[in-house]
Amino acid sequence: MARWVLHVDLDQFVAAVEILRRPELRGLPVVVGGDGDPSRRGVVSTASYQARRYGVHSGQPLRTAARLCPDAVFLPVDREAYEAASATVMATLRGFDAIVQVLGWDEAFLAVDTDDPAAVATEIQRRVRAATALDCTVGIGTNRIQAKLATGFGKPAGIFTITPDTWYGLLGDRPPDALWGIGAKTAKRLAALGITTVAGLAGTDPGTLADAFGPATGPWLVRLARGADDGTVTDAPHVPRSRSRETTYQEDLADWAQVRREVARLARLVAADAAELRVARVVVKVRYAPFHTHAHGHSLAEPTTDADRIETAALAALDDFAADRPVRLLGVRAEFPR
DNA sequence: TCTGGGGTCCTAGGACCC
DNA sequence: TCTGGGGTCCTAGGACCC
Repeated sequence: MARWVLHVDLDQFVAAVEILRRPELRGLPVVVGGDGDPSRRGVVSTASYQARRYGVHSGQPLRTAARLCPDAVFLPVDREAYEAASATVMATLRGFDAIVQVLGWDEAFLAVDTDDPAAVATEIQRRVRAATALDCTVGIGTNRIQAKLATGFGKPAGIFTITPDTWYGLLGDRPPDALWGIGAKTAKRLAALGITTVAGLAGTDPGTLADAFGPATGPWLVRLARGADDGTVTDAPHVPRSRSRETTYQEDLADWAQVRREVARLARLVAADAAELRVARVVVKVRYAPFHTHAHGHSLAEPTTDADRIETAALAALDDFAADRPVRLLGVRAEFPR
């Protein structure tokens, strides 16, 4: 038997969960994001496929989505509902004889020893649908990168396989940002070097890219373009590196006394989230109007779970900022010892 | 009518040390 | 006026992902 990697990705997950509990929305353009009021600050979390036809997509400002698709149904984000649905899906996946690595609410890798990965994929879709009435797409590969990219070809509700034999035929002519881990910024820097395709990136000398992107990132970009994966699917428990809370205010804060009160409030929320985890460092993020973002940190003399000390550290970090401009967003992040 | 919230990892540059 | 060369640690920022 061979080792295969399956990437399971729920289709339009957040919108699908909303439609499940409001069946009258099925077939309509549905946009989930922010507090559900498209006239306020916020972005699209997930748009249903019907809404996507109008150009609505994740990360887009809600106001823009409302302009593109005025008839869409706008709904507020309900994290608890999605976490509950996600937990059911992941429990279903753990029922397979596989190593299961969860990647957020709506994705997981499964490492499976089988001679018929497509049959396993079909059974995954069947069981997930039976447990939750949600559809998922399954990508199949010999490693995580192939499987993850395969999912994109299988959407929605399909099954698609990428192997080393088919990698370049499917992806070689695509731009580098088709890959998982290369975004717009890196694609632009690659283009400046004359690298505009996955195949072109795969054929580039890793040392050349090390000079341009750093000793780890440069060679990694080339391996990525070759469809090679350094890691393996793991079910090791996730060890959190940080916990954070941040808020974009509907109206910019001009009063610095209020800014201090808000940072103290966020610090207490973070301390409560961190619970028994000891905090080694507290970082405050300030996004000034219009959108200039900075962060300053304060390391604690010794790691602590004490909310008073976490709040004091946050306010000390805040003192490193200039209190001279209106503030759009405040955030507090607690970092745990490495 | 601009641009969420919650994460992770990597890099560059300065401080500091021998 | 001339300013070594590593190594490590810390901090801020960038990039990416869901």
